[in-house]
Amino acid sequence: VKKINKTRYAILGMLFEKARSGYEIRQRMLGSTIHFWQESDASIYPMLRMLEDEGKVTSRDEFVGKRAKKIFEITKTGKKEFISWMALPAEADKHRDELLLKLFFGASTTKEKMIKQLLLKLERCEKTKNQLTNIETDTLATVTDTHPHKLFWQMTLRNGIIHCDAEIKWIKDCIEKLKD
Amino acid sequence: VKKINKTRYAILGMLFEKARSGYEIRQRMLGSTIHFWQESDASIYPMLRMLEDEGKVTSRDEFVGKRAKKIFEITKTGKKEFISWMALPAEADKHRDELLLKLFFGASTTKEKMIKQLLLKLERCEKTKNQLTNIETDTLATVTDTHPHKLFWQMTLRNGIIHCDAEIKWIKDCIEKLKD
DNA sequence: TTGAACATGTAAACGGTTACATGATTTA
DNA sequence: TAAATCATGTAACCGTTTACATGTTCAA
Repeated sequence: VKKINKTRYAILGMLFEKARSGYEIRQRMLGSTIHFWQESDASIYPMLRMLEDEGKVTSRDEFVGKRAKKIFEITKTGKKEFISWMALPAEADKHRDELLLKLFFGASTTKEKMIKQLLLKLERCEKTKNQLTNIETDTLATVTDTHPHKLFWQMTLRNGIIHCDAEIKWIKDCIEKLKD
Repeated sequence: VKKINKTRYAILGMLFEKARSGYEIRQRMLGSTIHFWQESDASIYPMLRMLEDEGKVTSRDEFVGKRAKKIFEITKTGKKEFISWMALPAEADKHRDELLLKLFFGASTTKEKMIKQLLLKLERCEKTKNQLTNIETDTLATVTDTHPHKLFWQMTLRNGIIHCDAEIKWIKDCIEKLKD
């Protein structure tokens, strides 16, 4: 079973929304899919070139003053490929969590050190939750309810928030159990 | 900032618990850390050899009948390296979730197709939750409460279960929202 | 006797990140 | 005038997975 490259679909999806430059794709990801998907420059630019070679996207230069932007637009075949991918069952993600690995081996060190690790994670979770909540109340609120994307954007945001909540509660519970 | 190889610490941690063969390390991971950490054969065996070359582990052959097993034991320097890693702040994991990516782009396809995706994920979550619950009630119940590892094993299991619960609830909520 | 589980490894391919390289424009 | 941001790309490296390769032992 050959593993399929998902970077291409993340990019095609972003271009399905609207025509964008590589830079804009990255910015958009940072401001919307950051908690479940992100791509680096070194993935985006070569993939855009590859997609263009395959005829899945076309590009044109746009100028803002002297500064050039290469705007990419998805083609008919690009849309077709994207839509077929959308219908494919999503692969289960086997993610790695270093905190849980350390906690699993927690007996090999002191409880104080484990509490420190948990507190660091707690801080991060609360920060992430705030970010997501801000996107929900600021960015998402400006989108009209009839906008077809809105419902879906809200659902992915909610997903991030509920997992943060669950994690925060779990961390506090763990810390209490370690303090006895 | 050079990325550090975590496979070595996952293995050292397993050997810190007790001396094991490569195969046993893998089996142990499948039965305990599967929901947050896993390694393939092609990572484990070469890493064991590397650790042996570095003097972090030693090996001896053990025979069960004619079948040989290569049992690895962690050394003093191996323990030292592991302990210092344990004290290092755990890196934040940027994981990817293909379902969320598809859902984010949900407006480009039909609601029915998105519901199908969600139902598949629901099935998987419930299966995972059952697995974890079984480990908790079967395997973990046989460990005495005074066992230093028990508390930590329980906490990592709980983490898996609460995230499954949150995800299941979220999926059902999403499906309802898509059915109108 | 056949298939599952036990047991250990290697080679090649792939995906992704880090670091490097360059230059324009805007803001403090 | 210096720093931050906009903007696009390449090269090298590393970690991980897939596929391959081999052989034993036990249970149905």
